[in-house]
Amino acid sequence: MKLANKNAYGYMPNVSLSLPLGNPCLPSQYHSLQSSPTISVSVSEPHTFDTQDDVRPAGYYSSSSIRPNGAPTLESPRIEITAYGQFPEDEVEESSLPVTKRVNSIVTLTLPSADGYRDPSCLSPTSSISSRSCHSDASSYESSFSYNYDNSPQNSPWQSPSVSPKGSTLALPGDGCASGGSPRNSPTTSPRTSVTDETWLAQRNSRPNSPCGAKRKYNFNGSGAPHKHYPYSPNHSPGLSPQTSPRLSVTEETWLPNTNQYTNSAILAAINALTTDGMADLGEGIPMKARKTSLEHSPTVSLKVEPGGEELSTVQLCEDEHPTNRLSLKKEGYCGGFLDVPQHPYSWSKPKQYVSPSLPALDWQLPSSSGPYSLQIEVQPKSHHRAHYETEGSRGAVKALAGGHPVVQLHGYMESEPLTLQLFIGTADDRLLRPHAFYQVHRITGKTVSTPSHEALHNNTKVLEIPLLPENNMRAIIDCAGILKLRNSDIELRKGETDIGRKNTRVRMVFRVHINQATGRTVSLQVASNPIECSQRSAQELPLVDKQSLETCPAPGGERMLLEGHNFQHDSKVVFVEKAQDGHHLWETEAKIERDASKPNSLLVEIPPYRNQRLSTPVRVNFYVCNGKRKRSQYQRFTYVPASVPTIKTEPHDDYDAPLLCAQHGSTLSMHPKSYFPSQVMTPVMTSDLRPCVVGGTYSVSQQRLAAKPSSPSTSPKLHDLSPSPFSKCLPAGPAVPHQSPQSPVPHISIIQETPGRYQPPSLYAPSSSSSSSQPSTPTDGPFSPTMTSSQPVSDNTSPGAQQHPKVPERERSPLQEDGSPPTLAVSIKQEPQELDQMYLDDVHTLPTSSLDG
DNA sequence: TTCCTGGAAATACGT
DNA sequence: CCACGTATTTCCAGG
Repeated sequence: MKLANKNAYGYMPNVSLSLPLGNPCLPSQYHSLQSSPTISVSVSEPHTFDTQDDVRPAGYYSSSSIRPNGAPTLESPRIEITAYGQFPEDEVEESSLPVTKRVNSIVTLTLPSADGYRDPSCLSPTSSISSRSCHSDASSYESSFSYNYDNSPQNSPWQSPSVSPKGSTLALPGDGCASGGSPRNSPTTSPRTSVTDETWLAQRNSRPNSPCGAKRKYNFNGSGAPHKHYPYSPNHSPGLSPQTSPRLSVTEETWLPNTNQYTNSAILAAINALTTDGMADLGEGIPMKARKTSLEHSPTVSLKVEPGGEELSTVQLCEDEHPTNRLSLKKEGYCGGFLDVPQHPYSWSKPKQYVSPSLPALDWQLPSSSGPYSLQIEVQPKSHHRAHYETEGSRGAVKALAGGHPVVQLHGYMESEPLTLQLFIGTADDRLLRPHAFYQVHRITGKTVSTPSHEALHNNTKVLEIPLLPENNMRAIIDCAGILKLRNSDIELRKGETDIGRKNTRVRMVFRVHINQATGRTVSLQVASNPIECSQRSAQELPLVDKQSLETCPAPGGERMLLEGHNFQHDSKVVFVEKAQDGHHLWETEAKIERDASKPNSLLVEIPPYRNQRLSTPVRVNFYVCNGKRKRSQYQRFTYVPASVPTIKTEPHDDYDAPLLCAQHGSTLSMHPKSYFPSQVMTPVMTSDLRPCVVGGTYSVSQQRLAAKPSSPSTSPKLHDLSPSPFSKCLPAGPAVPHQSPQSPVPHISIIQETPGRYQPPSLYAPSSSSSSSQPSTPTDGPFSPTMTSSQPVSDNTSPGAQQHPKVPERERSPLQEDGSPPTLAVSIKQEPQELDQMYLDDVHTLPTSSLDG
């Protein structure tokens, strides 16, 4: 099937397609589309996107020239894909929207080399909405979903969705989706058994014991990934064969094909590719393997590009062709593997409602607030949630710390139309926020679930869509989201996947909302939760700090800090460390713990004196709780300030800086240690604070920009606002002030991510590249737009260009900065060093760069 | 009966 | 190649 389909789609290469888009509801369309996709692609000049006002919309993403991806807008000849029939709105919005959206209406790509595109193989894989190909039905669904999202402009579709959200939406889609991915989906109880097994089995062993024999090395650095992928992998051509993993194979791929993923990512990738890699990649990117795989898959999965997906497909195609693209793409698309499961084909119809337009790729960083809007996590999820495997039954929905469930609310939205809140599982490492390759959101249904939801796939990433209703104050209780763990071996085998699953057990719930504005622009906001530890073992053994009563202290120390968290033991140690930008340890000391006052959930520690009592500027350090050799909490931030000087927290703009930077810059950065956990509260503050502080710092760029951009033209203001205010606050107040709650979200994100960047040295990234590529692209952890950000560090660090592409660092930055004057602020977002880093480092050591080790 | 869990045995993986 | 320690996955059993 698939193959055939592909062939059919093969045209893709040609690029010219005319799509009947138009409908938000893709479902039906899809089919139709597939059969007769019509996408017209024209080669046009750059302006295409721009032309529209929408372009500006890109707002978040970009400043004018830069794209969301970070990739600069293409100037050179582009290939534009215009979907006809789509919603005008969409287009507009899209234009405004990041690339992805555009995709819907129009996609312009620069062609590095025509060839690249052309590769059918490439195309198919990615685009392939293969699902169809495979399962015409099921796949169609998924694909449709994806398409819907991607393609259809959110706006129109969604809103309507609101109406139906509950009922219909869930019903079909949900099941399908969920099931698809997970066993459930499959009719058969056990997911695997179903399609996957067969496929894989045939292909592989169901479980490859260890997929690659050689395994990977954990280090994200790239350690493992590379090997795995082998030839093809190099490129990561994610897109190619998401299928890589046997299991995933059909279903996934099919899904994968989701145009969506591709679209966004693809586009980005394409852009990137174009800009940077271009041809070369293509050649390589497409690597033999990839193709082969793709082929393989294709057969099964089929890459086809669906009509509906076409845009996407096109994009995808590009990606495929371009190695670089792939990289970026891979995550999304490829990931798909998990994605899963095609659901019932037919159910789609329902899904339609939800249709989401093409939105910014999931690995794009978006701000949490823009203009009047602010997306906030009112109630954070618990720091631990044991994810379930496909072989297991659901382990329930993620819960809140105090019982109940996480709550997300959109503030500042006065319209009467309901919106759709998107939820996906993102990474929680230092790098930019991106969909987590080893975890997928899992839709929970049942009598205990009060919130309707619907599953959709975006670039291989399951996205749970939840209605945000005005009658509920645009507030949603997230009691319908569980977390599915994918086997490391399956994911690591993916062609494009560079990340390793081992010890990569921390995730974040990422929420997004897309608000259509009268102007036609769509404002996309994103907020990430505090990190959630998903492994049984880690949850039982690793200490975890949820809150800390102090974030700063004068150099002499002596003050007491109460840590609240989990798995604290009587012999737990609290170690303060200071690392140089390069990760080398500059200082390390164990703090005194008041055992009598310590409990399993709390530790009372005495802040140790800083090594240098003559501080002229605040110095950021980290501390962690240690239960033993490999049982350490994530790094928590702490800032030592000059005796009389109030500390200002800022994020380390770049991760790099950390203390040093701070000092250097003068700004201090205090980090907010808690950031992670406390996230909500803290973050906001932090961020704001940070930014101000940061301003001078490098960081600023990323976030700020992001913020600014992201907010996008229209919204951007807010962002800016934020930044500014922060400053003021920061400076004056000193500590963080939580104010700007709305904004805070962003901060959150940033905060969380903080570590990553810096900790991971570039080298690291590189290794991780694949992942990174995928991730990396994400340039920004941050909330913001793709723009970038932080990425600098990241990008730089990261290795491979692939990822970087998306980032589009330079331009963006500049633009960003430009955009928001404030941007200069640099709010950088730090990524936290999440434990992962540490863990890896520790474990791995190997990583040369391990920043930590230093 | 299905869904949730908590536990823990099997496996894998790395050294 | 084996032993060991740790991490990941699969199973089991109870509510």
